[in-house]
Amino acid sequence: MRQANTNLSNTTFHKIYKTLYKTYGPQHWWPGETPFEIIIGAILTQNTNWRNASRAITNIKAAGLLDPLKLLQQRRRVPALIKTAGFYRTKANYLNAFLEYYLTNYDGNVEKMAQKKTRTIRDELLAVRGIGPETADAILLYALGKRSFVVDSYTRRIFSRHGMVGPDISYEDLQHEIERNLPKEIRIYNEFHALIVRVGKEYCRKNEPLCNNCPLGKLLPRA
DNA sequence: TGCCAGGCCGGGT
DNA sequence: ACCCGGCATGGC
Repeated sequence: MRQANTNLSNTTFHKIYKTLYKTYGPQHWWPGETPFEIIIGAILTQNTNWRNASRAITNIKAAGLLDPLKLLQQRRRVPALIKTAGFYRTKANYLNAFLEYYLTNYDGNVEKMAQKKTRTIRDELLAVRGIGPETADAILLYALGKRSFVVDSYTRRIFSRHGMVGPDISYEDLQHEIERNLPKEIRIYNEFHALIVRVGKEYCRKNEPLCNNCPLGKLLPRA
């Protein structure tokens, strides 16, 4: 038995989750209709406003290319289609890299991919050019239904401003710290990350000096 | 107008 | 093992 309260739904992390859930309610993430659409969105939204990424997906759909094989075959059209997502040449290459991996190893079949162990898939994804830890975890959690917590810039900012972790904590360390203090339920992992983004957009932007009205209470200036 | 957005890569130290 | 510049569009 490890420390008391570790998994007993009684930690600060879990209290924050409950506060956010009571404030905002369910967020219905990921905003995408199919696993493939979610994966594409996860790549397109890297360091980019979701709105801009979403437009790129709309363009891909309108072109009839929301399909792994079609998208790879028509890859020369992709940069123009995803221009609104920013970094569009880079992201077009990232999409190609994922598609080759996805088609080669799983025939573009998400069920087949989801059969493997979470850790195995995560390592494979991290080896794909353009997929880092956050994107890998977002794919695992929201497209494959695997229990892997998604850490993003808001997550680090919010928890460090609350003095719960250091501002320079590594991705994996923060992920473990959160997972260790949260009920091990996909539903909660799914909702918590979405809620963090929700509150972060409103109260915890990069140079936000103070967050007096944040539902989590007053935050310190600049973590 | 400048800063920010649901990161990641590659080269340098 | 870090550190940092580059990547790019659209909103406020």
